[in-house]
Amino acid sequence: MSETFASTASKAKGLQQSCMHCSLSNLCVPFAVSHDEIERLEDIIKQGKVVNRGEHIFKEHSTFRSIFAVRSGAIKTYSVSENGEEQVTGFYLPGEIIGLDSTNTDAYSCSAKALERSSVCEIPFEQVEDLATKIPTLQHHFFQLMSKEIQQSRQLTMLLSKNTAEERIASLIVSLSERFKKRKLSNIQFRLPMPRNDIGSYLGLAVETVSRVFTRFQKMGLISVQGRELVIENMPALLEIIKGHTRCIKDE
Amino acid sequence: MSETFASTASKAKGLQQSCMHCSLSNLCVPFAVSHDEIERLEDIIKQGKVVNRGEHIFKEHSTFRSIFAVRSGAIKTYSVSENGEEQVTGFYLPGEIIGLDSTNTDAYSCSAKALERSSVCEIPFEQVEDLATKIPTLQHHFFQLMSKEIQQSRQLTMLLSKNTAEERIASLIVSLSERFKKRKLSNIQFRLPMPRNDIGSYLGLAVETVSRVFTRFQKMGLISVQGRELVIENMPALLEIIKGHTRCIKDE
DNA sequence: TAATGAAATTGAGATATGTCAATTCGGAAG
DNA sequence: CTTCCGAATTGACATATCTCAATTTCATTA
Repeated sequence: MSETFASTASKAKGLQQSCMHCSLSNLCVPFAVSHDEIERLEDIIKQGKVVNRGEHIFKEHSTFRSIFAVRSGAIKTYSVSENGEEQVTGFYLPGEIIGLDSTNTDAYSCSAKALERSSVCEIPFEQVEDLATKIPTLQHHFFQLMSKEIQQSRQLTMLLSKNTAEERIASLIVSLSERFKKRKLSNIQFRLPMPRNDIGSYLGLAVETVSRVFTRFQKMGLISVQGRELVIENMPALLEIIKGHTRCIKDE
Repeated sequence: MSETFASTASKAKGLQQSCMHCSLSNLCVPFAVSHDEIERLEDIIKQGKVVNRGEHIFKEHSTFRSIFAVRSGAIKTYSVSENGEEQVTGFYLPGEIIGLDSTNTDAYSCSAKALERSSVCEIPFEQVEDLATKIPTLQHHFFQLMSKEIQQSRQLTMLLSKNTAEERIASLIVSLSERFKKRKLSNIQFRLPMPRNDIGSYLGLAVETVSRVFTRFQKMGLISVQGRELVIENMPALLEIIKGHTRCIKDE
């Protein structure tokens, strides 16, 4: 029951799974790190922890120790404002890393919750810093990851500050599509990992608006949606909608 | 003419100015770095370059090499979308660092332009990376800087996605106030370094809306504005407006 | 299979903000 | 000091999106 396909597969090499054999390693611990170095990384990474839908990986204000790499499933991050409103700040798919925004504090600056049954690798950040001074490519990699995160957040900001509901939603759909593609999944047919609610919160729209845009897109023949199943029927037209605008949400 | 007060002051110790004696060093190269280490930093930093109002520090898409610390004045960063619209992504005051979002690419992901006569210190990023592997506190510092940048960008995103024009503008005013205070300047009376135009672009509002909110705030007795001169007349009320909302834009 | 509650959709009406247009203000240059 | 041009303000109107409310659909549990 607590066995994922991933942890099952790893049984052959002991309880620890290998980043080296993880299909996502090129996304989360990429290229320029040598085998030898990956082994040292593996020493500090706690791999393949499973979280069920709705469970937290970490909570806002709790003590910050680790960042997490998503191995399977989907995670959302969010903050809660004083009035109790939840605000979604990001969606994370396999190969992506959560918690980089908290490394400058003693506490997590947002909460992370599983949108579906997921598995994550825990990476204690202090040990990353130690290791990074010894492995320059690792240091470089983390600078890159963080820089990318800044850029993506900037792009989201730009998307929210100038674009219409249609543009925002088209942008999210295309972003998801590209990210699925990168993971060797279909980029024209996939399941939305998050409820409309969260889409609205993330894009700064009311749920009703999200819903209306989805049906409008469907009537226009751009997509087909039934619940969370989505098929992109006319990618060029979708791209046309976001053309000239802040293109991508998280397109790495 | 190309002499700033700062570069004049530094003449005593040669052409190079000293980070050690810079009043901003605790902001841009802080605390935990020892004197010895600061000296090594100074070797790679080109200090006190002057840029006049309207001049660029770097342009979007040009080759990325350095990040920059603002020493005096004020800088804005912006991107230009396909349709030629300029979108402001940030305002930077003395002690703050520009370009961290570009360290994952070969090109700057935005442009940086001086809002007024400013002076900046150029920090070649490759050399920072080299040095950071040798000075763990420096590495740590840069991780912190970048993480903070992510967080601030997130907060801006949240501000734009849920808050009204009044809340956004109150937030910006308070943010500027706090940042001036940190630099030992008055936090209740200061000059806005940017035109209304840029405020609107940054906050995702039409110029007209910015203008209207300013006059509304003035009528409510929250502030006095004449052109760019601003006096905060009722700080508690301003704070009340942004209470319960994503508080701060860049409050380090 | 039925029952229950949450999520999603759809409609109607309200509103904050954008757009367009007309002044007014303010600082730079002569 | 006057002229001039861009910046800022103000007004009137248009509209995208929100809010509130009513169903409908879907998924989970009994």
